[in-house]
Amino acid sequence: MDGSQRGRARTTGGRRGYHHGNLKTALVEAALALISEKGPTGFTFADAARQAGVSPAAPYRHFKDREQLIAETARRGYELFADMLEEAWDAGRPTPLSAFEAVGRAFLAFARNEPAYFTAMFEAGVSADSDPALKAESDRAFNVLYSACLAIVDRLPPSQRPPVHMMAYHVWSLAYGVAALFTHSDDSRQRSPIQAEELLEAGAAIYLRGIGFLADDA
Amino acid sequence: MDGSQRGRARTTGGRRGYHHGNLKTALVEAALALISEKGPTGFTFADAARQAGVSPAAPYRHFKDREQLIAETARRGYELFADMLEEAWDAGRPTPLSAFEAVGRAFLAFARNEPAYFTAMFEAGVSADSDPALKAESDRAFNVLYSACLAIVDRLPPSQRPPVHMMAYHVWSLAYGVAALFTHSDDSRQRSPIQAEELLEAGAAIYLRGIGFLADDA
DNA sequence: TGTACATCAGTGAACGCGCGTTCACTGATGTAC
DNA sequence: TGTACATCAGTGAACGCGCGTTCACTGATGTAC
Repeated sequence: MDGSQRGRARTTGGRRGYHHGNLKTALVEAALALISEKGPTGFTFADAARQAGVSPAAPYRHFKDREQLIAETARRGYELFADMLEEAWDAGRPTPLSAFEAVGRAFLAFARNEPAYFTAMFEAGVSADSDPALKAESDRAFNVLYSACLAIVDRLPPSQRPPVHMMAYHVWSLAYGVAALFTHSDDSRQRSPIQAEELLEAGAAIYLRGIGFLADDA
Repeated sequence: MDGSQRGRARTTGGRRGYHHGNLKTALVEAALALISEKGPTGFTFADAARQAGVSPAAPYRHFKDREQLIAETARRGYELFADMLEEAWDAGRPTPLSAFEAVGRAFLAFARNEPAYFTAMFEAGVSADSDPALKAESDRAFNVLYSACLAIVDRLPPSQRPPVHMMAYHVWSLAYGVAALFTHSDDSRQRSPIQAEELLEAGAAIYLRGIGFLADDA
């Protein structure tokens, strides 16, 4: 409206003038928005720059290429994921079993509420090994599951304890499988929004009964 | 070598002359090869044409776009997948339990031996609902798991039978989770080639004990 | 058995477009004194 | 408190490239008679 105001706004759109100030984060957010919109395949480096309101050359100050932008997005996703799992686990309070179940719900909540992060982490073809920082966050998330399994196993008589690593892999696989298959809203097998949670909780209960943790009456 | 032989070979590379004769299949095979080589993102429609030894306009005779080529690839993948699961299930012979376990091994064998199909089916962003033929094959694969679960459940006393659909979803999720997480050879958590199979078999055993199918001594 | 003709399944040239990337540049920021 | 200067983080123009897609075409195939 005001003719004296130049095309490059000073404070609109998160810009603070010539320098963006927070471009790295803005590019990650752009990547998330574009993943939501068109899937992990459906955006380009130039797209992300455009969405962040910046020239196509600007991203090169922060990322070598598109791959690295997605890796950073995945890294932040794992960071948030690990935080949410840790919060749900809450050091096993009030009881290992209830905390264990809370972790399962948090796993699905993340997949449901942050589908773009979930996609970047698991479905965008980034290998966790490609970046140590990414691997570290991925490991931190996995370790929450490991701790939860350890606390459960510790309640069992020593003679019937399954290997904790194996159990953690089982739980991770089941939770991931349920999340990937029943949490994406465009899947016809998903009926109601609650189904995935019920499915995982029932599966976990059966599994725990299988290792002798839960009583046989249910 | 022979000067009279034109650049367009008559019988080399599967070509039979001016007409390819089997271009649709050749394009699917090209897609699989390119998926193996560069991942589901890393190839283009033109790439597939080139790999099939055909002009860039030729694929349009068979597919509307790249998306449709991938969908057809996924469809053939599910077709093969369903065949393999059915063969492994073998109508529940010799026993439901052994056939059930064979289905699990077949699931992982497919993921391991046909990673390109697996990727096209589960990790290329194709929704099963997009194409009825694709959905049909996907359902056929799922129904093998369903049948296997039904046969197991039938051996239980009526009072302790879990819902078969739920059980089938559990098995599908666990098998898919193990396959996706521990079957791709570029994953650091995968130690030996046998690990995924052991992991799934142990998980299935614990699950079956959880529903009361297997004895508690193990 | 031959022939004419319709249809099918390719060619290859052409186009516009947007992407990735580079480059010399410049405005903004931080800091030594 | 000011000033000079180095560094940082952007710009925007430019480029070559390959992709998707269209088009009139043509060689091969199938079939009616």
